[in-house]
Amino acid sequence: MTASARYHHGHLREALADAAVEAVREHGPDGLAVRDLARRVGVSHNAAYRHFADRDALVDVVAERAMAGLMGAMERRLAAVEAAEADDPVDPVHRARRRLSEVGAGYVDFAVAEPGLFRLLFTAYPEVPDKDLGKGTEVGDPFTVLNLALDDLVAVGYLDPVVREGAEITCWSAVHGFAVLNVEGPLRGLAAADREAALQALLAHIDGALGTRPGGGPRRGRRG
Amino acid sequence: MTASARYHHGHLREALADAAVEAVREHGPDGLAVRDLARRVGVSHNAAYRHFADRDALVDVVAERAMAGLMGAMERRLAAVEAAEADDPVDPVHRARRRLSEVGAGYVDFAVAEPGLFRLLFTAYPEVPDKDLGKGTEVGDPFTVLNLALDDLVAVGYLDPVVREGAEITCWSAVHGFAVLNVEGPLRGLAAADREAALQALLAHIDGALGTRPGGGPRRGRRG
DNA sequence: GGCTCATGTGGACGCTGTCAACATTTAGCC
DNA sequence: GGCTAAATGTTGACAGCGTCCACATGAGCC
Repeated sequence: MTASARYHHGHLREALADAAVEAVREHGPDGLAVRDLARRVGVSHNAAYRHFADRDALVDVVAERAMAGLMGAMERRLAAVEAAEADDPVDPVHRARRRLSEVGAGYVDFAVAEPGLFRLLFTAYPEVPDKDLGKGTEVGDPFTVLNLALDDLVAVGYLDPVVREGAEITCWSAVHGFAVLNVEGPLRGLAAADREAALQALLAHIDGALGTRPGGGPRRGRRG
Repeated sequence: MTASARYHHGHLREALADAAVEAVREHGPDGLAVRDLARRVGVSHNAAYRHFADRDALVDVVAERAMAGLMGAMERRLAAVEAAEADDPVDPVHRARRRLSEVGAGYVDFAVAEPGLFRLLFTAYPEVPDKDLGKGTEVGDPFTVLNLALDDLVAVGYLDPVVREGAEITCWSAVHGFAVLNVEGPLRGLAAADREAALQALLAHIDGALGTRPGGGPRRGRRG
């Protein structure tokens, strides 16, 4: 290091990426300004353009980190239940239901903890192709995690295969909508306790929507 | 009109508002540039500042119109079923379930038809206070419409009062999340038919989540 | 007719992203 | 070790943005 303190920076690319993440965390997606990053890192404006094609390239890098953070939050939740279940095992159905809830809760965890990164992520999220997810992303795909949880619910017999159709979109929509409404929508400013209660209610509703009823076969009566 | 073709515009405020709406429709929230509006209307930059305190004030006006559009889309849906039911009446439960679905579908209708306005609306949406909604907004509040539909479901005996708790947030989250994912999220670019199918599945899931089961009393086993 | 106030204009400042030209430092090669 | 080429950082410029200020113009009122 210290090889020529000025001029050649050495780790400019990483430094810029770090600064970009910090800027977005502090001031949201619009807080990412190339010139400002250069200023923070102590380098001239335009230096960034030796490492990133344009602002969008910087956004992509931040989005990648945000995606990793989102995945981390979800996996942390899953790992926690896994650890808890090691002590006293529960029946597979309960376990599968629980895991789906935790996936959703982890998603919201991240959104609330890192609103800036979360918002940026969904202005730069890759389009999800018809079925083949999780192919490119090194870090894993939340959508894939969700699908696995749902498949599990089918496997243990809790979720009717007919109801399974489209359930991934329903679950994602519900949890994502909840996150968005709480982060940048009309539900922002909700007290933490109220938010938690509302989230638990939402997860219970989803659980109820997917659960097989003792009463009758798969109902899917959509309209008249 | 034509009173002094140049200089005094006469309807500058309305003209700017109209141009702002058009700009957002065409290029999204970021497409709203004060200077650009002035140019479009044929007036000098800065003229807008005689009628709007700042850019945000212009955003608020567009948000108001967007809200009206959203409400319109929902009410149009409701009016349509109302008309259809005039010919052959259905039982109250079916009717109430149908109305909830239409509310959600109208919401998505607007989001898909006017992505720019929809996106802007939810960066400037008023915070929803604990319970007393629909007080200020002249045009009505989507949240209130949703709550009425849910109360109706309780009244006709389809929705258990216990499950009713938090249902407004669950429904709003699900539909809003679906809209967001389709408008600016990873589900953008979904074919119209696929989107419609996914939406119907989502509405069916919600209907299933809220519906009373013949099997047992209100289950709300959330965890543990 | 003259005064006042609302409304529109022109110029400026600082911010942004991006391009082009220039400087310097590092690395490769003899 | 020294020369050259590529990588990296700097400076300057341009256009666009929001916003403030001073000024010009027009409309309405007395």
